Amino acid sequence: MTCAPPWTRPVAIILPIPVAPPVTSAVLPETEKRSETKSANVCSSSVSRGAFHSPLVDNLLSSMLTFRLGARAAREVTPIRGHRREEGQVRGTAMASEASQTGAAQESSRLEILQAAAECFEQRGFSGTSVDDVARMLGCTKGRIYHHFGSKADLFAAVFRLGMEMNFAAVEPLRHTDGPAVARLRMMAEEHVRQMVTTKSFQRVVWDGMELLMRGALTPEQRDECLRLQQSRKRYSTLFRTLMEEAKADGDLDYGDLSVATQVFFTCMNSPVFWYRPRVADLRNDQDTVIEQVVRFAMNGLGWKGE
Amino acid sequence: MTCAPPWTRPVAIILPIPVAPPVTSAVLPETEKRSETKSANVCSSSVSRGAFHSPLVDNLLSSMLTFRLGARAAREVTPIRGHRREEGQVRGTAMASEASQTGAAQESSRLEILQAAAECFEQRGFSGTSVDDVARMLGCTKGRIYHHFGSKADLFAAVFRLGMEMNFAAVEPLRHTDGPAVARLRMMAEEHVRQMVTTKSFQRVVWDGMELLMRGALTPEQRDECLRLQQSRKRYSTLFRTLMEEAKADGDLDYGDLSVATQVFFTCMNSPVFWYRPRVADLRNDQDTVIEQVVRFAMNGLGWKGE
DNA sequence: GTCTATACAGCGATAGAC
DNA sequence: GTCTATCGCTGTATAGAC
Repeated sequence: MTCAPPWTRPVAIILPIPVAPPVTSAVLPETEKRSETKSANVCSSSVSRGAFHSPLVDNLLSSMLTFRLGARAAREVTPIRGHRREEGQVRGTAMASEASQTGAAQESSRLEILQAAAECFEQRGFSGTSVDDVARMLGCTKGRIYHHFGSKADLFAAVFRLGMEMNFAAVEPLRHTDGPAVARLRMMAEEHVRQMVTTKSFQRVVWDGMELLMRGALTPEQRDECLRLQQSRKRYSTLFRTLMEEAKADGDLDYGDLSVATQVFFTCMNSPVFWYRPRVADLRNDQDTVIEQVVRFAMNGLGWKGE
Repeated sequence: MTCAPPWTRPVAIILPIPVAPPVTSAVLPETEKRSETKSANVCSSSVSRGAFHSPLVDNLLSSMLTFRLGARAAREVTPIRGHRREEGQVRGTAMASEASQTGAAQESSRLEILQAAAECFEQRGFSGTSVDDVARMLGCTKGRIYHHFGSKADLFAAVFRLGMEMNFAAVEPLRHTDGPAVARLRMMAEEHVRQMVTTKSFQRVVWDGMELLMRGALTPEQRDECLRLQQSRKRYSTLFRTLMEEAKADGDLDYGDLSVATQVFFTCMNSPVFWYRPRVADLRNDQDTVIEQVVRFAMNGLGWKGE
């Protein structure tokens, strides 16, 4: 402690991530650009663009259709000043009613935007990402994005919610399987971790969203909606929590305080969103290995003693 | 999946956190302001301002003294344009040499800034925090901050490094204690988690810093310094990693892949920076309980079967 | 050593052309 | 439905007063 170690030397870092200048009229021929700013194995996102466009997502998306109200990025609690619409009113022009018309095409466009947004938010976080960033990743301008989403916060919320819905869809059906509580918990954990790995970008946004939700102060009108989001999260964690209690009562698990255990358990299961980088070769097997190990760690952490 | 669950309903949220307008000439009488934007138990930071100003930190800080080079917040890899100094040159005016002069006073001021910065970065992240935010928390203007730190990135880096140094100082001495590898690992883990809880703001910044480091692309000049930071992190995790291997060889631990295990193990131990909120009453006991539980979870996760 | 004043770029958001 | 152009605020950083 007395002698200064090597890493104590004067040092400087840059933190923001370099990106290309915004698109204006210079058209990008290839759809995928920006790869030059990423180093080889630094996460070109776990899911390749095309592969992700699964029926599951389409189904989910169609049940999700609409987002109202352009939330404002105001930093004040009191009378929200800023350069956004002063009335604080509904936007997004009641998309639900339009859904019957253009339907599929519009949704497909929305989905593509969500996908790109997820990747941007994953890489730079909410405040670090500009709407231009997302547009640039899509090879278009922000006009397109603002046509579909009322604000940047709306866009983020949409990604956030889609991520949550995918989790529910994957995990909830397993809740009432047969067998002891531990076994069900294990299966659900496995499915949850699989989500983290296969839809990593979205799940990372869910994580960030939770954090923002936890510390975000709200204007009265927005409180309701935020509460609803938080409750949905709570409902999700309860799926696991109840099984944890059951399994402990059965003598299959052994942990101390339930709250602490839940927190650590989830952080554990979610951890791949921070460190997982898919290896190109043998993707499937790679993922399975990681999932298996993470689940094992998490279950052991709860005091599970094996089958 | 077919019937839309309640949380599928249209929703809107705001994400950014409201703050008071920047300080200009309106002087704040009390040093601590801004409390009105926080809800009761939402993290008024684990360490109270005064209590944190410990000899340990002072010692660490004096061995740390100097930061060179104003890192730039440029978003381009190629010729860095922007409104910062174009030479990309050294700043911070060789503070090490000045240390003998004003010494203590200057350092105390620096430390106070670091403290406030840690709390701001903890709450809003790097890009979400403005230099004005930090100044406002201190009840001063950004002039003071820019006098001590060349740029926002410099400030962040200083907080980051101080956090890391505290970890090293707490954990490294335990490396060569007597006893089996598992026992030592357990002790180190406990000390690490204690750091997470007692210096939470700083540790949260360390976490964010690691993430930024992982995905940040660099201009050639800055690559070196960044690499150094990363290596210091690596060195830290190696402290644990080697013991993990030893203990596995001893038959005291049982995990699969070392890399995955390390990642999950750390994420686990670090988790309090995300969810821990100190309860005012009986702080000490509260912390100890949390620490004990987290360590237990983490060790169990590695396949530890108890004493 | 800290404050005031100011420059200048970036970004969120809108209007209106196509 | 997407693009262009533009507005106005926010935020980083600097210069110079005190």
